[in-house]
Formats: sequence, C-alpha cells, structure tokens
Amino acid sequence: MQNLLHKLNPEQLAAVTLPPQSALILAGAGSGKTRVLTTRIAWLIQTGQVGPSGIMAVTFTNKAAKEMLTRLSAMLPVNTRGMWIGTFHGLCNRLLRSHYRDAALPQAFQILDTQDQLSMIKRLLKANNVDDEKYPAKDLLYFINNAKDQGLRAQDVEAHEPITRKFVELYELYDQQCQREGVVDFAELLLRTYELLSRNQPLRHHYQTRFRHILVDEFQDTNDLQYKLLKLLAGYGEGQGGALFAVGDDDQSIYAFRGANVGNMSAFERDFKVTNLIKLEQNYRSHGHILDSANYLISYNRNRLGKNLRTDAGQGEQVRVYESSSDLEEAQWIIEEAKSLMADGTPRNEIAILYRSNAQSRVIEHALFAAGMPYTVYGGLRYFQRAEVKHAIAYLQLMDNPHNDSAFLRVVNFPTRGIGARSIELLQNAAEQYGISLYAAVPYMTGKAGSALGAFVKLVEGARFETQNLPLPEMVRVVLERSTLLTHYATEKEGADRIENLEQLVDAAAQFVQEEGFGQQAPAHLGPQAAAVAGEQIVTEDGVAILDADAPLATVMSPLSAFLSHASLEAGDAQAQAGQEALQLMTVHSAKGLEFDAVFITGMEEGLFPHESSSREADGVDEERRLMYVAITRARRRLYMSFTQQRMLHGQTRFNMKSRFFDELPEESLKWLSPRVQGNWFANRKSTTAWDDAEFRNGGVDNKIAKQITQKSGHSSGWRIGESVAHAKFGEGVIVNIEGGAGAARAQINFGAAGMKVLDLSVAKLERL
DNA sequence: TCTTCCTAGGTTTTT
DNA sequence: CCTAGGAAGA
Repeated sequence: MQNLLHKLNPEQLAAVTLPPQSALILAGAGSGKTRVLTTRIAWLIQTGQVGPSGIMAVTFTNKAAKEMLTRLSAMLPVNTRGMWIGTFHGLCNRLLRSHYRDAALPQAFQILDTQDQLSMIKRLLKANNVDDEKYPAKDLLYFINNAKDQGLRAQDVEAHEPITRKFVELYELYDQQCQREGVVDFAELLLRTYELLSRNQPLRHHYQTRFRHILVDEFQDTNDLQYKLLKLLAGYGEGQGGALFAVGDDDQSIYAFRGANVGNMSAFERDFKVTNLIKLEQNYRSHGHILDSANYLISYNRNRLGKNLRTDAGQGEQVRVYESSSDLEEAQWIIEEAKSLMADGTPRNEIAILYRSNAQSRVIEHALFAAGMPYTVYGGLRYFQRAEVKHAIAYLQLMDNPHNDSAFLRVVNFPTRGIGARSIELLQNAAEQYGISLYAAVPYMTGKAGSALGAFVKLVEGARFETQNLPLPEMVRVVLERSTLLTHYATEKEGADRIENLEQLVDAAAQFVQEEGFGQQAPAHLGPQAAAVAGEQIVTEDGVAILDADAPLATVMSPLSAFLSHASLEAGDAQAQAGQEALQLMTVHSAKGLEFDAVFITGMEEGLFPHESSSREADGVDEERRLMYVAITRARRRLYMSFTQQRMLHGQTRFNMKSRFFDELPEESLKWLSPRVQGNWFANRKSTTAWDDAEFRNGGVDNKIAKQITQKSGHSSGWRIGESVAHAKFGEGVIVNIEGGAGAARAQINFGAAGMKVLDLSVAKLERL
C-alpha cells in the first residue's frame, strides 16, 4: 500500500487520503484521474476505514467500470465482488431486480434500448391515431427521455402549449404501456430507482448506511436525475449517508446535448458545502506546446471552475497546422504525414485521425483504402444492435416475458411465416380491446390469421419447454435453430456474416454464464439458501424482511433474464478491432479518455468545428471549444491541425473559413506548414505535392472536381472562388461564388459571423490574405 | 409478400 | 453524396 501512495504526486496523494467527507476533485486531462479513484478505494479499504461492501463507485461506461475493477484487483488482495462498481444503469438494474416488488415491476422486467423505445413510441402514436407529421415519434422520444433525465413524470411536466400538452398526454400513455408490457427504458431504470428510494424510507436508510463512500467518475457528465440519485444515496438533507467523492473536469464536458449538466459540479460544491476541492493539474501525457495550446484555448471559455495543466515533459514540438485546397488533398496530406511518422518509428495504432462529425470520415477512408493503409473506424453498430442478433434476442425475450410487444412484433413474422400486416392489425385491435399484450391476445384470433399466430405461440412455448432445464448457451443454440433464423440466413446472399454473428451469441452466453457465476444449478433451488448467505436483511415498513441487493444476480433472477439485461446494458464492441495495427479514425467525442502519440485534428473550419448548429444554442460555442480542448489533449508528442478551402458536404461543395479556434491558440506554439497560396493554387499544388498521384488523376469523382477547380480557378476579375479575403467592415471571409464579367463582377463572400454578402468587386475594397 | 423506386434528411453517444 | 425508411408495383 505504501508503495501505491509513494507513486502519487502531492495533489494526488492529498485527494486519495482525504478524510471521509464529500470532496470534489478537478482532474485535468491526463492527470491520473483513474489512478486517484482506484487508489482512493484501495486506501480506504486497506486502512480499515471501510469494508468492500461499503464502497459504491459509479461510471458512465462499462469500459470505465471494467478498467476500474481490473486496476483495483491488481492493487488489493480483496475480492472485488462485494464492491458496487458499475454504471449508473447497471447499479440501478441490480437494485430494481432485488426490490422489484417495491418498485412495482415484474422480476423479469426487460430493458428497452433506444431502438426498441422508438418502435414502441411509433406503435403508440399509431394506436392513438396521432398525426406523426405534427407529433414526430423522434420528438416524442426526445421529450420523454428529457423529462425522465430531469426526474419528471408526465404529471410533473409543465405544459403551456398545445403540442407540449399532447406530448405530456402521450408520455403518460407510454409509461402505462411500458408497465403493461413489463419493460423499462434506460432513463426509467434510474427514475424508478430514484422513486423507489425516495418513497421507501427503510430501504433508503439501509443503502445510505451501507455505502459509506460513493465515488463518481466523470462527474461533469451527470444529468439532473443522476445527481438527484447521488444526493439521495449520500443522504443529502437527512444527515446520514456516506461521503460523495466526485471526480470530474468541467473543461471536458461535451455531452450537454444528451442531458449532462456541468452545473452539477458547482451545485455539488454548494449543496454539500465542499471544503475539499483539489485540482489535479500535473499532466503526464502531453508535451508543453500541446498543453499550452489547450490551456490558451480553453481560457476563452467563461464560467470555468478554473485550472491550468502543466507538464515536466518539456516543450516538445510545435503544433503543425496545414491548409489544404480540398478535402481530398487534406486526406492525401494526412497519408503522407502518417507515412513519415511511421517511418520515424511511431506505431500505426498510435496515430489517430479525429474529426467533428462522422460524415467526414468517408473521404479519409477512401484515400486510406486507395493507399493500402490499414485503418480502423470507431463507432458504428455494436454487436447486440445488429439486426440478426436483435432478432435472436427477441425470441429469447419472448420466452422470458411473452408480454414484450416490441419483441413480439420484431419476430412474429421473421423469418416470414405468413403473418401479414392485416393479421397484425386484427391482433392489435384485440389486444387493445382487452387491454392485454399481443401474445395474450392470440387465443382470441380466429381463422387463418388465428392458426398462423397460434403456430407462432406454439413455437415460442415449445422452445421454452424444451430449454427450461438447459444451460443458457444450449438454450441459445436451440432457439437459433427452432426460430429457423440460421436456415433463413443460409439462403440469403450476404447471410454468412450474419450466421457468424448468430453463432457468436452462443459464445457470448457461455462467457456470460462463466463471468457472472451462474452455475449449472437451476435458479429455482437457489432462493432460500442463497438468501441465508448473501446480503443483509432489511426490515421494511410493513415488517417484511427482505434481502438487500448484494446477493449475486444468480440468486435473484434466471440466467436468461440476466443475460437479456446484459445484452441491453452492454451493447458490446463496435466491430473494428481487427487486432492488427491500424490507423485510428474516430470522432472527437469518441476519442475522449484515449491518448495517442500523434493526433490529427481534421476539418478545422467554421461551420464544421465549431459546428454551425452550435451557434444556435446558448453556450454552444463554449461546448465546441471544450470539444476542441478534448481533441488537443489526446496527443502525447505530436499534434496536427488541418483545414481546407473547399469541402464536399451533403453533395455540395462548401467553402469555409478556417476555424475561429486558430485565433485562440498561442502563435508561438503553432507551426504553419503551408503558406497561403496566391493566385491559381491548383496549378501550383499539382506539381509540388502528392497531387499528381495517378489514383487522384484517374479517379472518377476526383477528376470531376479537379476539372471543376481548373475551370473556376481563374476568373477574369482576377479573383477566384475559395480565396480568403479581408474586408474593412466584415472582416475575414471566403469567396464562395463570382458572377458577371471582368468589368461588372460581383462576388458572393462568406464572412462567417458577419454572414453571407454579395459585393461588387470593382467597388468593394478587398484584401488578399 | 417481396421488390424497387423515391424522398427526406444528414452533429456529437452511452446506457 | 449517401443512407434509411416509406410507399407503390410484381
């Protein structure tokens, strides 16, 4: 233990060894945040201040939770099982499974992912004859999640306009429908837990007393409901409960769009009268010029808690800035630079190419592919979100809870078995009439539709009966076969990958069973005995003794139920990996938390980064600036920034100005690789750079653009499209279009913040930049 | 019921 | 430009 503390710097040590009071740790990028969190836990246990069961540590992603567990078990000889380390959703799921009765849920409740939730909302709109032009399903989804993220039920939402009133009404219906089906969405997991604990004093008291130390990672990303839940657990206003140890970085708050509220940091400071505020400002990742850039840039944000990163690593190299003529050339340049980095010994997977939005990756991918350079794109569909896997899961969901209508509709006619839209409509009417699930309504159906539906129900029942005593992986195997999913995809042209994914589901089940400790025993026997060993008893208000949620999930629910919630809560990896060394392509958002030797920040143009839609929201540009801060601080030794004069976006060529963020970076830390090219830059570039690449010249699309550029490059007025200019009143701009002949030419110029102007070139005094 | 055509819409993402 | 989802035809 002493060894562990020995490795810490004074700030980290202070944070790790704080007294058991609420504390806020402002942890800058690369300052050893995870180390502090894990060492704090280890220190608390090692010094006997708390047992493993008194610890709760909350993260946002499964990856972060896993990382914490791994590091902890390396530090501590203690079994980490007693500790509650997980995501908000995972921990709430655990609580709700154990206290399902008090939470008014079926024990085998199922979790809707966003896709399921949307399809359920669409169904709801249809069933209630709501005009989905006026009330789009997506808007309602957003409305409901937003309300829940703030801890509000339908009745709590203030509605002033008719549209909001309608949404509130539908929100209420949606919740009722979820309850009938025995399903909960992601936000509901948290809201239900919050309500359960607020309402149930003995339960609340039990957990308040139990968790002496609650540690929260990425606190700046918490939404209102999450903060409320934490307050409740920490006994805010009740004078009991454990110490809240919050770690976060307000400068890295980039998730406001999904409900995160940075304000929670200062609210926490105020609410809990935090006297222990520690800043971790020593950075162990990046060289000086990179940190200087980050510090300088972020200082343009208002309302910061305030912090400045420093390093012992020396100044290192300047940030290299490159202006290219087009997005195609930008991609070529990246390839050339990446090649030379690799020639100098930088491993391929230590080079990251970042962009603001996913649409930007295509051009880069295209160029990388043509150049034969291996790359990996992050993001995209996760394993459990793939259509074929979701189908298989839907069969399993129906066996576990037949009233899940989403699951029913997904597979009732997949693979096709002659149940068409008309049959479904009749069935939905019947279900509506009796207020029951689709599955339960099947017996009311007659005729051809009735027999086809009846056969489907028999299929599900048969699978359930046949597998009830089988271990989970076997169960999955049987379902894959009985559902005829495998044979169905075998007949499809592109079915091979899908079949492979389906077979992986058996492995996933096997791995799950092993990791979660679900033995071969049938869960039914486990109840009472397991109760005797696991967890404490809580006596509720009505005098009933119940077990706290410490028991392994295996004692509370069937392996199947557990596996299904695992599939919803942990969507699995997004493809990629490929194992081998590859360049890393991803959005700036997904780069958060990662680090690389060399980083390219591409597309640094007004409208892209900062994104144009950010200017519409209050503090939108501040959030973009934080995003840029995150991007910069990913780099260890070398950082590139690039922007381009013209870029193809949504099928249109756009001419953007360079990002305003260049004006917010310290000049002495930047190294401009490309002087601005005057006059006919296309002709200039052609011979000097990788432009005369045969691939580029012969490529269809590329060639078209090249022609276009050549045509446009020299207007008789002496100006050219794409050229950067300055105007006394409007400032810097980019020429987007030129009309008219030499004497009477007018130019359309994008002045960014000052807007789009059309100026007469013979009158306006423009300066070349 | 399956195919093909057409149109709308296109920051950022985890659970 | 590209993709997904809905609507009309085979």
